[in-house]
Amino acid sequence: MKKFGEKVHAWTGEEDRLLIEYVRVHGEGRWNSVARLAGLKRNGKSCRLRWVNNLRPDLNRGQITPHEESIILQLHVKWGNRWSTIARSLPGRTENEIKNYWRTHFKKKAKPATNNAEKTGGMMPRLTLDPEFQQRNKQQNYYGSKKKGKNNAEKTKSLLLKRQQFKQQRQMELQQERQLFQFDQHDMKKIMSILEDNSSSSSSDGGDVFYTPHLMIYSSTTNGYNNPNPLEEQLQGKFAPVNIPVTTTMNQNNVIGDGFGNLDVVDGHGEKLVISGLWSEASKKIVLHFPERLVEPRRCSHTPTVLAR
DNA sequence: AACACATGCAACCGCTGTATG
DNA sequence: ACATACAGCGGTTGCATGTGT
Repeated sequence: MKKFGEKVHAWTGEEDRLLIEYVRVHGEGRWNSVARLAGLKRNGKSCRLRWVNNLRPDLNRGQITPHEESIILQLHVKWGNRWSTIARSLPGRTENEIKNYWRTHFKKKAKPATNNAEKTGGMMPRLTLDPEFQQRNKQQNYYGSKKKGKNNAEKTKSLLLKRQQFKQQRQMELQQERQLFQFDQHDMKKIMSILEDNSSSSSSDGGDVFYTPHLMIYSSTTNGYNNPNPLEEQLQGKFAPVNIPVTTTMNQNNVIGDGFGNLDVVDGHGEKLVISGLWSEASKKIVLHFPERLVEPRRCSHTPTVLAR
């Protein structure tokens, strides 16, 4: 068994050949058998990954086109880090490819406003375990719970218990955070007045100024997350629809591809708030995204809590 | 030329959901 | 109902390569 952090082994031409040949004859699936029967010293997961990401005949190995890029951007706004879902809309592209592309090209530019968002890739953080918990868990998987003599039921029970304790602790922390960051309507008004100032000052220069007919607020509720984002609620309740000028903050310097970028808003205390947005040329609207923090472990079956600042 | 740092990407990891016995 | 195996997913790591000094 390979230990965590151990050197990565690149696939050789011969291994690729064996895998391709096996899949050609027997088809995809049953990857553990593939590994065994094809005479590969790899596990099933590794074989599947190699096939899916590199050997599949229908792969498109060319560069991501601007059109594909804009699809990725739009779908990422819609789906967040659901790379496989996004990949399904781009024939020949793999989730790994899209994930890497996003991280390489947009992650930094999408500059999330919170540390958590940074860790999860920006726009729509994936539900994830706390890194500390992951680390502890990781170590335990390698050196602890896989010891002989402890049956699966016991392992599962202790893991669940640990998770529960961890979750409770985390929830308390988040409640405190929520109180700290609860969005202040006063701040919101300040932001809007800053935006309005931008509008009046920049409209005079007649430069590359976009005016949007409507402010379309990206709603996390459309993405399967039921809890409304408090900031979003306030915006919708108080300010939308509104003409929102996207001026110097949404120009060539920080707009990517078809118009993805960040609105950097500085409040009266000098604190910067970053609002990400995607300009849609077709609808002449900006889809705004507000930084969120998702606190539940990923792939939970219930609705995660969504926080905003 | 030599080094340090940044970037891109393949391969790995742990985790979850589903199928099967 | 439960245990196990497998498939698939998103996040992370480490190496190769590119770029700047």
